[in-house]
Amino acid sequence: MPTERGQAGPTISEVAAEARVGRATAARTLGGYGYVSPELRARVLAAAEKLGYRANALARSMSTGVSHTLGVIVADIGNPFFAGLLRGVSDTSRARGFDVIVLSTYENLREEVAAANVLIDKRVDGVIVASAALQRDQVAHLKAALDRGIPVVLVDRAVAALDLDAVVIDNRDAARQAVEMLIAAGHRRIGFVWGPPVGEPPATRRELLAAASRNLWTDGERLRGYLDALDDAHIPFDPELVMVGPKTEERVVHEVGRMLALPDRVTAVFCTETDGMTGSLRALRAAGLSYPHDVSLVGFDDSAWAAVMDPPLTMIEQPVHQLGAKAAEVLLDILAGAEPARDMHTLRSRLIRRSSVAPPPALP
Amino acid sequence: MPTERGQAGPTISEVAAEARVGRATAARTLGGYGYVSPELRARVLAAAEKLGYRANALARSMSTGVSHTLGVIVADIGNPFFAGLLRGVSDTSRARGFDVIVLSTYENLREEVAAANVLIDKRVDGVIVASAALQRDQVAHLKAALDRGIPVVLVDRAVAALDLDAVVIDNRDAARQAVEMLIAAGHRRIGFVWGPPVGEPPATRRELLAAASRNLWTDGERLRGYLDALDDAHIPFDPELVMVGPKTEERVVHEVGRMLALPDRVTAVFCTETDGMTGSLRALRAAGLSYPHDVSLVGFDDSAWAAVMDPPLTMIEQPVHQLGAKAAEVLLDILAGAEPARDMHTLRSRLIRRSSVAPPPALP
DNA sequence: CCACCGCCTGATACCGGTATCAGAGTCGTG
DNA sequence: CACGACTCTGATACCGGTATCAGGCGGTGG
Repeated sequence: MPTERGQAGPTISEVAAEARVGRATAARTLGGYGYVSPELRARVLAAAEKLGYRANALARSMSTGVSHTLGVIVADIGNPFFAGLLRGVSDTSRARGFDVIVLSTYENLREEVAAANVLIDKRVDGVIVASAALQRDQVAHLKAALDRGIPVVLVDRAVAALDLDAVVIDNRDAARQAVEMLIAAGHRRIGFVWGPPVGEPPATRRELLAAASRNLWTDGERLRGYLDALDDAHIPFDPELVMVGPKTEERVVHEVGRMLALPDRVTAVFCTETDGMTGSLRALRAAGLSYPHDVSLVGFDDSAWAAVMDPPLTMIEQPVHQLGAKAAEVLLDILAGAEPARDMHTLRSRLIRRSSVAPPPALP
Repeated sequence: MPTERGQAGPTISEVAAEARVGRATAARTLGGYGYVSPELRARVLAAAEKLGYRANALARSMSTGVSHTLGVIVADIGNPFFAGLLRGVSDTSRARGFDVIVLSTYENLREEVAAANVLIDKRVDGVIVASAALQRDQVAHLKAALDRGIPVVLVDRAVAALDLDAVVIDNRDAARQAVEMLIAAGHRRIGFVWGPPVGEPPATRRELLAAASRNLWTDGERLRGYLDALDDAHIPFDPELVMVGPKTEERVVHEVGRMLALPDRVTAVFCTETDGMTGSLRALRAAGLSYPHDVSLVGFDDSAWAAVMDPPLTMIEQPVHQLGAKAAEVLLDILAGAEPARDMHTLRSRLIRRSSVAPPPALP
């Protein structure tokens, strides 16, 4: 007769009873440890099969202290960048027998703290986080995990205040290359979309950098790369050419529109996110301008769309899947006993040259 | 002095000891149940604060039997459609105090079964699944969850063999509307990208439908919608105009190229996925043709890119976030005690008319 | 023939919570 | 003054696994 509990599946005790053996013997066979004679083993296996036994992972974690689960904290699952990264994490985790819990923070530090607590409470074995934290006083939630013996690996974004393994790309260098290409084509008025989300446009370069380092790490790095390229070419920095304010596509349309309406208007735009690119494209259309003839364009995060645009867009491709896979690998290795290297693992991005960059038009 | 265990955070017993009260009293205060005098409560709270106590969610789940966790099974987290859907699920779950575990199957039924087992083992309270299962003999893994008292809600894809709540859009109707629009513009040679992934192109309409119903539910529905529109307009079905084979962008380029090279070539293409659209665009360019002049285009799954293409693309927008949010809502309501309605919850999709549809060119 | 040894099994403590319940302590009342 | 009622606390069983360990049983050697 089948189990009489109806709900919630049979337990090891019920399997043991069905097989007429002790609980410990059933546990040994089903758990795959200790010794059990072939005869009893067969009886237990048959009973388990018959009752449809599945081990309770919660109970197992309780007594072993490991959950075979990784926690991942990202800004937004809905963003294709993080979606791809997550796929990398989950592919390699699954392959090594680990499940994944994903939490989104929407770039909100308060949410990130809550997420870290959820993962601590659920006793995940390790955490991968694309953190919005930068300053020393913003990392208590990650320290809390570390203190409890939960290893943490950073991904996409380094956190200077924390000496941890981080898997990233060289954002600064990628941005510099892109802007250098624009400069090489003859551009001197190059817009930067998007900068830090501050209220007032920073008047000086120093103020801008300060604002940037109060915000997202990747954004700050990309801004530095933009500045590097300008400096190398002795092009003076113009605060009017960097977008500030909320990071929405609407805002981009407005800001790029403004840069396009300047007396000494922008002849190229560098976008650090895909929304920046679509917004710029809309602003261009609204101004009745076309690329690459009137304005050249380069952006971050390649996609199938960028390649089918007419003309196709020059883009920086990030190794999204690899970023996630490597982060998982580093974390899993630590869990397997490796000493944390506390290194910066820098993956290669790639500038894909297509047809959205041309020399600037002869302006009146 | 702080806890001496170093690892793994303090337990309720340690907090109780620190506060010099019984374990049960500490548990009552921290768990927020039963009665505790204000004085002891304050002592316990202070001790917990001091030691940095966090409840072990695993232990709690063990004894209460609920985990406050939902499991979600989707085809691919990397796909923007599912990423958006997941965001919907996770937003409403979090708001109601539930965490989410996500598993990807890559349309592989074997992976789907493994995913269901993981969720059962982890004792999730409920499951949301975009299932690749269709036939009666493919749903054992979902039945297993149901048998254990874990409610299941289907999303994006209905499963006829299972009488469950399902949150979907009317794929058939959406496809019909799109194709009707093409027909209204004068088209009679309309390509369908993509059809079922079979080896041999089905020679007859019956064979095609049979192949479709052996595969993904959404694909079958969209194909039926295409056929509906053709029938209504008395346009004969031509098997040469439906793509079969593996669902990759490469394959689309090849197949659409073929349809474009036909003596009586295609003058419009209807795409059921975003990869179908980007692939078609590449095929068009390769053939030296442009839209909407030479070929009209309509596709599924709107995105920011579709709006900034030149000309902008006419697209069917799915309420991705809402799909996920509604599925979570239905599931959470069942968990809160509501009787499962076992209904089909059909959400509205929207045909966004932009500029990729025009009358067919006068062909020689 | 008994002692000893190794093989195998089942009893049991434990993980960290929840939930029940007995009983200590306080107070009011007959 | 004693007793019942009520308030509050802590002991304890339990959830479903893991892991340790005592002891039963059969075989071998003295």
